[in-house]
Amino acid sequence: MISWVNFAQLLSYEYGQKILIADDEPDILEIIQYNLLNENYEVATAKNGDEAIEQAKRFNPDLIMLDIMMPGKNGIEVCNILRMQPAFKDTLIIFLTALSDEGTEVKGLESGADDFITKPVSPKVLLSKVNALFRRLNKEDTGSLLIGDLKIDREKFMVSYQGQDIILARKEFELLALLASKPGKVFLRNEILNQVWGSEVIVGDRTIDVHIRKVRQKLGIDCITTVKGVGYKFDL
Amino acid sequence: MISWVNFAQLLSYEYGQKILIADDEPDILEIIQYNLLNENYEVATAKNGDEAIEQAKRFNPDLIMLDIMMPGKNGIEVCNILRMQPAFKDTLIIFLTALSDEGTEVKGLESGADDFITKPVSPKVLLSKVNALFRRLNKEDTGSLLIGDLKIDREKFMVSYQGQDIILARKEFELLALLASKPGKVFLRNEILNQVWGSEVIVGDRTIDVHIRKVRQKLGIDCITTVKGVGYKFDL
DNA sequence: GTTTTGCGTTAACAATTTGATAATATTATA
DNA sequence: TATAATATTATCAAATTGTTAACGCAAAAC
Repeated sequence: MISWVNFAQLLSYEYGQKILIADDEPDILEIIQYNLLNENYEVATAKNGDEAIEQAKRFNPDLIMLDIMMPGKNGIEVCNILRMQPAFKDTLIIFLTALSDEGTEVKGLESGADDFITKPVSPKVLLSKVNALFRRLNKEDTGSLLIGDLKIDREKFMVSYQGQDIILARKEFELLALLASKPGKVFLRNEILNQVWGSEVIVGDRTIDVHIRKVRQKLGIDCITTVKGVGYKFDL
Repeated sequence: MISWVNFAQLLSYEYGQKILIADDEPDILEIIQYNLLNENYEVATAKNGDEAIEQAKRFNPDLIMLDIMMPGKNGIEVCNILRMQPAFKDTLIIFLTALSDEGTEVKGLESGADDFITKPVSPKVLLSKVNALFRRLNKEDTGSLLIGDLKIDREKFMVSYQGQDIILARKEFELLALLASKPGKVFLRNEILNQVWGSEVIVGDRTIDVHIRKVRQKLGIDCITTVKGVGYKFDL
């Protein structure tokens, strides 16, 4: 009988999520590993950047936790290298950072990280973040979104507002789908570029604006807000 | 843009957690409601699936308890419909089930439930589960600061006071977020410069004052105190 | 095989917002 | 009160975004 199993445990058990941790401090490595194993994740570890890259290729994890400061290649470098390879394009990456330094975080986001955890690591925060990321991952790509009168169907690639179908081009659709996936959340321009255009492609800054404009125009409703100097957010 | 959703969220933090119960048996509805009210939860009820969806949208609960077997739409269907909407992506959902039927439970978990309670309902079990779920939820809560009636959401890049949204420019927001991150602590002018402007940028001393002034003005409340010759601190 | 169509991108410029500073007034404190 | 520190205000330069039009390109239609 499966009753009283909590959702996160079932998910991690069912899907056998694999996590790679890279940190040069053995203590941290051990604490994190212990907590993740407890939640039925499969865990591999690495002591430096190069080892992390090797392990990533061999172990093919679903999520990678990278210490930013490591001997040899640092976390951001590792992230950049991995993101260049199609195999790790969709792999979740979390940075561990000692500082709550905003500059580092921005650099991290630019290199395509999905989240940050600041040291000292609280096991509870860690687990909740990991669980949240997996939950999001498992949900986002599938199914359809419904926000008020706006329907976004990721499978049929279609948008409708108050029953009226709206034809969006691919990039426009992905842009809208991304913003609408978390109403209210401000997506940085870099996040948008990474998610919609991919971390390898380099396009000018105006490109985003123009697509935003097209989406706004086609939707005909004011639901995308500009946060100047930061990014865009969706709010009906 | 004033967001209704955020207002509702703020309210829910202020007035305690909101719970929606959906069950077609009035007795059960009443028992559960009674127990939850006793623990200072805010409670709404629904007698069938469609009503549950309506109530969910209107009441915006933090937790929804769904009877699996209801006339019209059953609990699993309701759950699936709600989970499609980003607004309910993180809402806790508990199923009530009379059977300890394994198949049903798996289906429930697949549709994104967070837990199960088997009937007949034991008030003790019910409360402990509800409390546990909220404890977990509150720990997962990331980035959003709440100080009294003031809410600072780093992710949404938004500030609201008593439910009223306040538009801050980037530097203003970062300045406030920094000060509010440690209420009571006095931040030296140098600390502020390093955190908000970065250690490389050089700006005059008056610049800080001007930004402080703008924040004070926009907030409309006296929560930033000047410590002459030292710096500034936040205190509601 | 050619034409057409539509998408994604960029350039160029307009419009807007932001942030920094100077100049001046005000306040706190020795 | 004298003095240094901060508050206020207006102004301007810089940064950011909005808008339009045009171009290359690929897929679809002819």
